[in-house]
Amino acid sequence: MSYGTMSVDERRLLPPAVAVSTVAFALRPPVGARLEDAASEASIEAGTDPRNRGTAPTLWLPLVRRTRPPFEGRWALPGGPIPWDETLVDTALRTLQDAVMRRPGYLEQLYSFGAVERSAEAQRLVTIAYWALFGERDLSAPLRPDSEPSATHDPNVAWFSADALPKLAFDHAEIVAHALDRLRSKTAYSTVAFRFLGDSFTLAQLREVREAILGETIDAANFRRYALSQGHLVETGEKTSGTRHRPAKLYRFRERSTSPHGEGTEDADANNAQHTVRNSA
Amino acid sequence: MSYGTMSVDERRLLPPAVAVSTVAFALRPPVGARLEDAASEASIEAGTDPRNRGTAPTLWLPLVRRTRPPFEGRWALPGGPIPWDETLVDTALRTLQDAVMRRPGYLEQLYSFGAVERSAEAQRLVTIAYWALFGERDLSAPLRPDSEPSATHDPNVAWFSADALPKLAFDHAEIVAHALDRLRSKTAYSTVAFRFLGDSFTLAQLREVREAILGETIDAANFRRYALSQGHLVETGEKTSGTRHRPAKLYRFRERSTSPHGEGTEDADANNAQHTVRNSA
DNA sequence: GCAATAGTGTCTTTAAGACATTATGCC
DNA sequence: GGCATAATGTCTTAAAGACACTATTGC
Repeated sequence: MSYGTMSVDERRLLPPAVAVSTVAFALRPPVGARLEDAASEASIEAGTDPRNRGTAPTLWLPLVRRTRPPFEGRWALPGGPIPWDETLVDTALRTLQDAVMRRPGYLEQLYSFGAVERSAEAQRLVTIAYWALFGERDLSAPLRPDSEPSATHDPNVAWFSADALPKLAFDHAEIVAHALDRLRSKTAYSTVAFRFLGDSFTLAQLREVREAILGETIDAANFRRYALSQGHLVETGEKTSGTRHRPAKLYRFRERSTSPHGEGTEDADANNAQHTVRNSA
Repeated sequence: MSYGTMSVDERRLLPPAVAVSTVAFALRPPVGARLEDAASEASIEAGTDPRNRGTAPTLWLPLVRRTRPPFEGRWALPGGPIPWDETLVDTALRTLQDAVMRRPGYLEQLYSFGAVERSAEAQRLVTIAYWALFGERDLSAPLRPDSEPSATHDPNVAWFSADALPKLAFDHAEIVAHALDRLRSKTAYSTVAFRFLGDSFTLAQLREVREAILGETIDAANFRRYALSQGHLVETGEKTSGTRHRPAKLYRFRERSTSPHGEGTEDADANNAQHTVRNSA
């Protein structure tokens, strides 16, 4: 029996198909991106928004509108089927990049979802979910810069605040919730927070990232003591200026090579195949 | 083109198939199970072994010998393809149960593996790995008790010490390493260790479980203080006897309903779809 | 000087490691 | 009584929260 000529009922009985979906976080949408507000269903455009300078209070993520059944018209996570010759990670990267024209700075597998009722109409779908992170430097320039930068948006790709998501296709709402949990728990023991920021940053910015992710305020003095003790920060020697208060030192992130003395605290799941994604450009 | 009449080359170009594999740990092999030693390739039988009383110093896990290509003859993790109408968890449980005739007390998704070179010969295979845990009470009686309990072993199923595994099929060695990591890191913040033990146990037994998993000794006094402070232990009122030293109090495990006062420390990934598996019998 | 944030110092609480001391059942 | 382990207590150190205080810029 041929794949193409099957009826819907026959499709249901096939072995499950596999696809990859990715929850990609950023502290702000990229300049020029299409924004959507789930409540009003109105779309605006990023760029002149004052939130783009400084740290946004919420996390943003890109979604893709489905153009065919099942769940036609609904918003869904970027993703797609796995070609026979492509790594899971590569499929995640490629589909995400096709949607938002940018490469994330970080990518990590999240969880696999495969409940039988995922898609009642069609062939059963097992989804391997990834989560990704766009840092400040990843958001700057689109990979394929349009000659008219603000005009030709794909109307089926938009950025949403994680606080106000629309009704999602499949069980993608569950996947997003899972990704948020993972992001929150990872900030406790890993260095993901750094990846949201640019090459240099102040301690206040780093603290604000943590506050945005955790959703609670942190004592600035204690945070400073903790952050500096971790050994990941190097002073650049420069300071901020133009503020109407005391200027702050700028720091750079450095992967700690070996701990000064003693065992050193390993990443709680260092073997979980995390990926730092770098542009080849 | 029909599924059944494809050549090997044609199979390679198909969308990946999905399967489930499970790493199942126990502190000792079940009585009557077939044991294998990877080094000597000799198989013995569990039962009279003194290790079966008291806590074993290493972890054990069941493997299944493959009876067809690819990797024919190699040992592999219990598992199999996912039927269209079965949950991922259920597939993991069913295939594990078919292999070892017992239900694990705990099951949790581990990670999904899908490198392109996983199986060079046949259709590409994406494996969703689970890890499971057999507690003392799960090891006692086989689900389908043979009339001749020690005779009819499936020769293609055996238990191995995690320290001395044979060469495994596919990338299953990597999966086992992953599962060991997860088990170790989970004992730090969750209550998995309890699940290796029976209904009641002494603090020394609980400590020995942690020592076996972590591979290092723990100060008995400090461990006692910590364990009791977690609020998961209830005295049964009974004591051990027959030892030639001071008898120890017996404790029972209790899921902490709410913390006595304050927020309470959540499980670091409470939403990771863990499963407590109980027999319906 | 004032506003506002950067950065420092100190006190307290809590958790954990090291280790000495007492308790108890069995021989 | 002596052995072996259970159970308790004490001292020390490290980390983290609370919070007062000082420093430095722009206005």
